[in-house]
Amino acid sequence: MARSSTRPTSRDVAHAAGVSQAAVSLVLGDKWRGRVSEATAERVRQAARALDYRPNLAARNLRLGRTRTVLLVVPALTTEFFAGVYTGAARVAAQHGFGVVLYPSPEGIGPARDPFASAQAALDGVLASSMAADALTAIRGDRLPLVMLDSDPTASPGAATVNLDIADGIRQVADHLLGLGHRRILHLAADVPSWTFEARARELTTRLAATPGTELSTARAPISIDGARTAAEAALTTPGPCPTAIVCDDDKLAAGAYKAARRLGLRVPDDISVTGLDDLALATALDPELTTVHLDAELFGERGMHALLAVLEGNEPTSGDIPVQLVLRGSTAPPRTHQG
Amino acid sequence: MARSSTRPTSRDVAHAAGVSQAAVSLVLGDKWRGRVSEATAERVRQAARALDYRPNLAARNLRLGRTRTVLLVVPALTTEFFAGVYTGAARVAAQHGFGVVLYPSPEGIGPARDPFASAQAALDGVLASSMAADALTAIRGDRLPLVMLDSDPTASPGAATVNLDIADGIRQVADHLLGLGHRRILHLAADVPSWTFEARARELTTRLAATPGTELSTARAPISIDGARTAAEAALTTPGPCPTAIVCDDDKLAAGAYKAARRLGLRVPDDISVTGLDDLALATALDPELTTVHLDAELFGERGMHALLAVLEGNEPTSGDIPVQLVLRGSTAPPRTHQG
DNA sequence: GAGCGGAAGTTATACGTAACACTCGGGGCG
DNA sequence: CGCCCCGAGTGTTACGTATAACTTCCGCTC
Repeated sequence: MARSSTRPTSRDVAHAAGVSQAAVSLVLGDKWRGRVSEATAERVRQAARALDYRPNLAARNLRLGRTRTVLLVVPALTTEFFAGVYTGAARVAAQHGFGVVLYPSPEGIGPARDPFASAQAALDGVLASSMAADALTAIRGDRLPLVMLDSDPTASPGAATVNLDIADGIRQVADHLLGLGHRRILHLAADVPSWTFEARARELTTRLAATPGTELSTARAPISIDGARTAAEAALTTPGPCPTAIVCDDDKLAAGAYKAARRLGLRVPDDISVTGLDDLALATALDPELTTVHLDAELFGERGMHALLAVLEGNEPTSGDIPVQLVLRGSTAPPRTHQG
Repeated sequence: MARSSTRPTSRDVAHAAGVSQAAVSLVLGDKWRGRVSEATAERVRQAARALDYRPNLAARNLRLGRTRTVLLVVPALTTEFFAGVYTGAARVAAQHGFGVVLYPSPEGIGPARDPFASAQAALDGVLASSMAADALTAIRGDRLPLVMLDSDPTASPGAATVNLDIADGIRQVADHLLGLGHRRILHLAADVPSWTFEARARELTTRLAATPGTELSTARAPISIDGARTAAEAALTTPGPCPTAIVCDDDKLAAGAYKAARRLGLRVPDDISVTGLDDLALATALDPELTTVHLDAELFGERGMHALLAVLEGNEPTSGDIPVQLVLRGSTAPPRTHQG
């Protein structure tokens, strides 16, 4: 009789089924075709079920030298966006029998800045979103397979990269506003040192530069509604002609821009157009609803995880940016005729 | 010379330092006072650093029979609220050398409905938020220590429970609205079978019943802005006197209520007051800003993790609900005098 | 000078699993 | 008739760690 105080092991199952532990391992590991008879296999399965046997993961991981667990590193988990990324990544991982451990980046989690101290689990690989450089180097210290999300492809030579085609999203925004007739545009930029935000600024600048007679100004704000409101209010009250449209790096910043406009007595979109980027729930909660760039966060997470799993199997990850789509809602309109 | 192809083990460190593997384990495990000389200990530390040795977590977990990893089960990770819970829980866990694996509830993750299949990691305990009953029973199947978040204390006899005092929040909302003079109130309720939502309805009902002359109606909606808008619009256009205030189970529902009011030509708060619950970023993005009940999600996660760690150490978890606070903003005002 | 206790280690073992190497009997085939 | 192969298993080992049990040496006390 097996000791009931502790969890049953494969040896307990073997004893109950009258076979050796090795046979149990073969049957439960589905490696028994041609090695164990169907009758014996069934006896083993019955015994396992009767004892409610669950393999000891730690022992299996030690034996196999891999853990079927990967780490997902994301910036502090404040928005729905990364919740979506996680959901997509975890779904794909689960389909392949992998688990996902989350590490929201350095700020605010643990005393140890090392992701691997925080994630106690033994890991097979890492999926890392754009993040602080120190966490990145800590990760590279280990030799784990790494796939980067939303990062400068040229900056991580060793690692595969999966990106949203945000540059194209910015192009769509710029073309939309230019098409409506806007020429004086304010870029409300995230005050975060990250490749993805720098890329947005770069793309917007070059796109607007291609159309003569445009003026681009920039205001920087932390990614919070009130921070954005303050920055936008300051930018809109500087001397000189007022911009007719605000391009925001992010939907949260756009919400701040709405509040700034409201305080200044400007109406969206009649007096000023506003665009966002992300398409969070926030975007449709605003009045008027926000014209923004829809990012498919779950698809992003799925693609990232597929790439990582490919790397883990020694294959080449498929590349190619994920398309994004401008969603026209009520926050953009032609500018008022300013001199006619 | 150690093989450079594979990660160094404690034996490699021992060899490099000229000691036994046991000595390495003692030194690195900080159990060497009086067992190893300071000079030898330093030699071991040097060797470990030189080889960039990291202990094999799987082996340690197997040896020790515990993993310093716990599972956090949350409803599908769609809101900032559970991001906050995770952040708080992970912070406390990290401070105690624990890691946290996330399992967002059944919908949408994996083919296996079993949380333990998805979370590949071997676990020491579970912190589980209110969730679908099937996931719950799967968890109880294992004999892991369990702490419940935001759940019926009487329903899980074996497990400790950590709750936000949402009933008090609802009381504060009800008293605020009654104090303003509202008597016809619509409850926009989440259409989700969960203890926490049922408790809200119960509390609101009893609180209003204590004041004569009040009328409470209820509309149910899925937790999404558009779902809430539809439900609220239907409720507000039913024949009979229109409610003067809407109590929403959740800020997202409140955003839907705003949209419904706007479509019907009702102004918030002049024509109708609206309250939420959660205090998400959304609450201050709305115009007017939402009067809502502030929940401290991170504190909630911290308390939950503290309770679980206490259970794991064989101590009694501290109990007591976490206080919540009504935040007055611009979405509530006295009703228009309806018959004067 | 015998004995004892403590410092400074070492040796050996177990944790639970997966898989390699082996055994044993029977049947097909040359 | 001898050989080989195949089905159906079993015995054994190793993964890397933590720790209990043991050894050795030395200084002290009685």
